[in-house]
Amino acid sequence: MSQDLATTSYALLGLLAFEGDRAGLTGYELKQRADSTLRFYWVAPAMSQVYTELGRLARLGFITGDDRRSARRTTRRYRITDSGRRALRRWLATGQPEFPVLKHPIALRLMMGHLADDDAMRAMLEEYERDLLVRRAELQEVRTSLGDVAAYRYPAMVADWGLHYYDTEQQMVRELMARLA
Amino acid sequence: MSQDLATTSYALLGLLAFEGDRAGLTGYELKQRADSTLRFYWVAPAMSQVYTELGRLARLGFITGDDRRSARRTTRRYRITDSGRRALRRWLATGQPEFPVLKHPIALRLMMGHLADDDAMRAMLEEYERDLLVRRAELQEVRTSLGDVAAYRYPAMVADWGLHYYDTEQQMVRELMARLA
DNA sequence: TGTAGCATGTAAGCCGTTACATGATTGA
DNA sequence: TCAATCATGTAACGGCTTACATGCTACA
Repeated sequence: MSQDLATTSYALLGLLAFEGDRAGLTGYELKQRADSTLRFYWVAPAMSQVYTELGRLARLGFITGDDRRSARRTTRRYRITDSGRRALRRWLATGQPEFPVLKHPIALRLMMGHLADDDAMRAMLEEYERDLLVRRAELQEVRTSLGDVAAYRYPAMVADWGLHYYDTEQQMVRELMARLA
Repeated sequence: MSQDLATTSYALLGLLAFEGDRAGLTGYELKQRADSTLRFYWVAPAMSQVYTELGRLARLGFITGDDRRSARRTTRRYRITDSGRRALRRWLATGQPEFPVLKHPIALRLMMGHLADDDAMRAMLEEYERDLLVRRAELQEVRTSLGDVAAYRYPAMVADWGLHYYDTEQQMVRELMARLA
């Protein structure tokens, strides 16, 4: 069963692939991983979608979920299967990736600056710069936690990529504010 | 009628706002504008969605469409109304913008590099660099066409922002390729 | 003892895409 | 005359979000 999945499915499957032979992740935990890493260069899917995707991936045999009963509660931990790992490899090898899509509300609004005033636009950019620094700090934490071990070589590269992006973005925001002053 | 519209609606309304008192745009033309400018920092909506949004905006009174009959064919040109301009100003002034979302399939795949090999990852980045240059050239054309006139001051800033982004992105891609070599 | 966080789902609905349908106009 | 481009829509459907629903567990 090959099946064409949406990219988000592969993204989540990819997160599970990093767990190796560990006990696996609950849907809740997977959502946390997505929030802390995936969100920087893909999306942070809603909780409900995480469960939907887990159901789909399990039906395809790409992951297995085993129930852990503890007195009164049952939680389910998912692990990637060999078939899932193959599917992920196939996806990586075939089909070339689309060009990135940037949804940039600040740039969009700046484009319409003639309907507002420079002060408002500058204030918007200032606010954006603050948010940018918060985001950067969060990503820096991720980067630090990855360290320099071989196992996390690729995620580390992606994190560095993101940090570089935030740095140059901040620099450009400053230039734009100067242009508005 | 205030109504909360999706950002894409405002984006298209914003494009119409640039037409000033000209004859207006057909849905087809609006789609072309979106493809050549909006796509760099928002999205390029499908043709069908452009018509859907046009219908919505017209129902709200934010735009008016007048029919041009020419022998056998009727085309409709839309112009922004005063009410539409007010709605756009209101949207710009209130409600602060969300943080940008980047959907970056190349970064996503690089994250899973341990499932492929460095050669494949490097090839992917090379391909991406080529695409990046094509995009950059397209945006440069837009930038050039905007010139340095006051009327296009803001779109010009946004275009410069985009060019800066593509430049730093290319630089980073080269660094990553070196790291993989 | 109460509240924040852990944990799992279903339902309704919006945004946006692809596929489908149709036809006019322009220029090689 | 034929193909590309202009031009306008509708239908089906997928992806994803928000809202709804439910209950456990740890800890202050």
